[in-house]
Amino acid sequence: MSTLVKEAMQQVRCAVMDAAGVAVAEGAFPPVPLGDFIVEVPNNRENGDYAANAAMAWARDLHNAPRRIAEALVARMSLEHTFFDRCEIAGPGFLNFYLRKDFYARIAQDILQKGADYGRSGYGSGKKINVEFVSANPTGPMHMGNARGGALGDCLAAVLEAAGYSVHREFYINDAGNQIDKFGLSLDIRYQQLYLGKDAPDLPEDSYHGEDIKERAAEFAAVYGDSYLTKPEAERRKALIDFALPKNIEAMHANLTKYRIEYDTWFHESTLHEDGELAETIAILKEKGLTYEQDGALWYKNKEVLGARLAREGKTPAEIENLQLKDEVLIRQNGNPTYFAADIAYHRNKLQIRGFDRAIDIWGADHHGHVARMKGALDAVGCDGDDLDIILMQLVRLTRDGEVVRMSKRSGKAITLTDLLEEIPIDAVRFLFNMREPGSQMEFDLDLAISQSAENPVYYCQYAHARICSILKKLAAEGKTPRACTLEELTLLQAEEETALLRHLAALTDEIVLSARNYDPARITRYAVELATLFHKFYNACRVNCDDEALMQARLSLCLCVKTVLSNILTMFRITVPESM
RNA sequence: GCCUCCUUAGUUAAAUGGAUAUAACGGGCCCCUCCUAAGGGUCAGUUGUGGGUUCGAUUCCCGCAGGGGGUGCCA
Repeated sequence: MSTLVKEAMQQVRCAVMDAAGVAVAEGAFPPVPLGDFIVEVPNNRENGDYAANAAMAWARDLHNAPRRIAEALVARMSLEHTFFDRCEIAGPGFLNFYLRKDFYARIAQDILQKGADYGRSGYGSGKKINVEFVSANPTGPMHMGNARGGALGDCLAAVLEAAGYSVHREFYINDAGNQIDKFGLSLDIRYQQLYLGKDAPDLPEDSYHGEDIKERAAEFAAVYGDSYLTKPEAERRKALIDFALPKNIEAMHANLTKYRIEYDTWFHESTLHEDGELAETIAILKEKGLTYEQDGALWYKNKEVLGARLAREGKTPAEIENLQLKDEVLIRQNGNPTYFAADIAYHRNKLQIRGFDRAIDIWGADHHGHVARMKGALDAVGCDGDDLDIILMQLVRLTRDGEVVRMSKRSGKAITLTDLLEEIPIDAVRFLFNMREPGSQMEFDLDLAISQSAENPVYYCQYAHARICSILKKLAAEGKTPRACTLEELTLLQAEEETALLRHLAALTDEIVLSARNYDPARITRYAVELATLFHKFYNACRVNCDDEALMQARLSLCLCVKTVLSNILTMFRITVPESM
């Protein structure tokens, strides 16, 4: 289902191509192959509604000046049965196309007809995408990075859905391996310290030192007392982990639910160990001769596999050599598989076993070294590494009163997601984290997020929606309720503020597709802010409650269009859509 | 050292290779007997640096400078 905007751009393209065809037939252009050209929306409205750069792009092919080519094209151009009423030559040779007045009316009709579905498209044709995000370690509380990842992942998933993909939201729980061993050890020592005081062992440098570990150990002690002190270490640690881990997972679940994130799957790493998929994955690598043993560990030939992948991408042997690729350990000397080994099995599970067409992971930028070898490893186990897309998020700095906030006042530790959600409205957190591209290092201004003013973009957008509701209510009180308008009535919307608004409204579907294609939900938050701005300008310039009944109805329709689009976007991002503020 | 991301107005950010680089905030001034002033209007101010590709570069390529991250039998 193509949008009006797409159709209009296609018409421009056809008009130019047809004119070129005529020019060739008439001998005005030599019969040479013509290169590609671009149809775009000019920055400056005075340069028409759409512009084509064909005359400039073809200057070399045709051995002629761009302006001359443009003149030849315009002279042979037909705009019958299109949305356009004229084409003008401007600047170095742009072909500027101007829409007929009723085009905007069609936009309004289209939006009103589609309602809550307006903006959705079939672009993704139902392809199955797995979006994995947050996936915080269950060994402790979540932090600011998880907050950004959560907002980004959930809203990206929403954008992909709107663009016609079948989306699956997933949380990967690292409930096995080294981190869990360390978690058990930390709990164990804190537990012993409760009873033995100075006689208990000290916490090693590289274990978990947070208050949350002490709390969990104390909770355990409250239930079991000192009965585990005399049990064997392994049994004691297992009991502590079995006690504390579900509590931590439940806490993450509760926090994320509060954050309005609903996962389709909470995937436990431990299942890969238990059901043999991890062993199977390693067996595949072994079978292909991509492993070897050294120093008592099992190694994966990353250098060979990744080198081959990079060579396919066009890197020269010298460039690859320069990267100093290293092989990776799959199974440690102590017999435990590495995180990397489990991760290969996990992604193989997504792509090969569960059959997702694409897997998207959202990782902190500190994991970037892991990206290339993960894709290579997927090639090695019989998947296509290109089906995995990894979005690297840069870190977040919190600021308050213009100062960088490093620590939480309460715990003295890094600010947790729990702290953040207690302090800041969820609407603001979800919106503000999606104001920047994932790859940008961002500052999160706590004062701004709390402030309920126009400076806060989320309130600015919500206010526009509330204002529309208020207008509708006010007019309804006077007996003036919206009715369906004819195309002629809607064509009355010709004020600059009105057409600017309609042009912007018309772009939603394509903006969502672009946002999905670039994995960048920030495009949509910016779109929403711009829409609110255009609406407020319209509000100040054009009175809805005016004497001309037809114009009033047309403006009411326009208000309903803006209301629909704002509501569709905010709802998509699970942000409150207020009727009044 | 090597890899990677980033650098646009005083600040935070926009700009599928296009025309006069766009907004917000901060500062000055103006607009409610009128549908929500949580709004609008208006004045001032910018592409780190040196090359290259192109009709045209904020955008692509190569140096340089500055900042973040990585370079574990951690995850």
